[in-house]
Amino acid sequence: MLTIDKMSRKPIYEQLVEGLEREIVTGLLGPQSQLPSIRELSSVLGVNPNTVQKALGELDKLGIIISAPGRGMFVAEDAAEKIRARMSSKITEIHELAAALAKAGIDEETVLLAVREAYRSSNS
Amino acid sequence: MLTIDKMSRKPIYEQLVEGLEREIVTGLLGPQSQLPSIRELSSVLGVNPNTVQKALGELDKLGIIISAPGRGMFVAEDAAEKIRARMSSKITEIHELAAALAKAGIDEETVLLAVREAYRSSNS
DNA sequence: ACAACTGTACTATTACACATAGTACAGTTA
DNA sequence: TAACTGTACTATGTGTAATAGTACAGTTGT
Repeated sequence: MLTIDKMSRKPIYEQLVEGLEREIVTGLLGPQSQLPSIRELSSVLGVNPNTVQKALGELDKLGIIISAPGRGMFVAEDAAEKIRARMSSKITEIHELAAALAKAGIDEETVLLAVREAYRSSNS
Repeated sequence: MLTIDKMSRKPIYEQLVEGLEREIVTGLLGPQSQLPSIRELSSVLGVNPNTVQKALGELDKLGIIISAPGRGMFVAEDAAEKIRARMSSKITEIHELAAALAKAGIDEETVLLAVREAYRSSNS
């Protein structure tokens, strides 16, 4: 499920952060569950361990996962909440994109439709 | 009006492209109107001429502006249309962002509100 | 013809982010 | 003790962005 696109403009470590956030927020990775080790994620995804470490280190700094040196990394109790809080920045992004489209004379309904469609397909 | 943020993650030349697109699509720069020269834009914005050239070269490739070597750069007749067509990629971006928010359990109405708000402020 | 503009096309250099490779060390567990 | 775990380094390669500087050809107005 967690896939990495090495050709993307988005850095691999960032894809990892967002991918893991998604697995957590969708409940695929529940609270307190243990993540695969850095070395295992590295070999499974074909990504350098340092890159994985960077991504997990970021999630750790955010308090989304808890690192227990020697034991492993675990999903924090309130991880999903913290991720949802972080999502507000994405709403800001949407706001800015919509503002640009508005100034460009794009029909408001066209944009609203894109949002509704996104929610429609996520329900199926 | 066209401002450059050198601290942004977005490359300067890209900011230039989007900024000029915006001035054109809002009618601030009408069809056939002449753009400031590369050297003038460079000195006014405090950006290297090569960076300006890269941005204008891109707009030229897109057919949004027409370069007349020795004379200057001019806004193409159908520039606004072409820019609007390019905007469809931004709708895709919104769609992807909204899909991520949907999976994260963010209320659909919250996202729709962000879009409506963007259109509301652009009208005032 | 001349000067002063215009866009264009290079080379070279610097800076930075990303990703990789490899090594080492300390904590945990069976 | 052995095999894991996370962590912390150094070093290297690569690509992109931005800058600096130079040169050349086309256009315009005097």
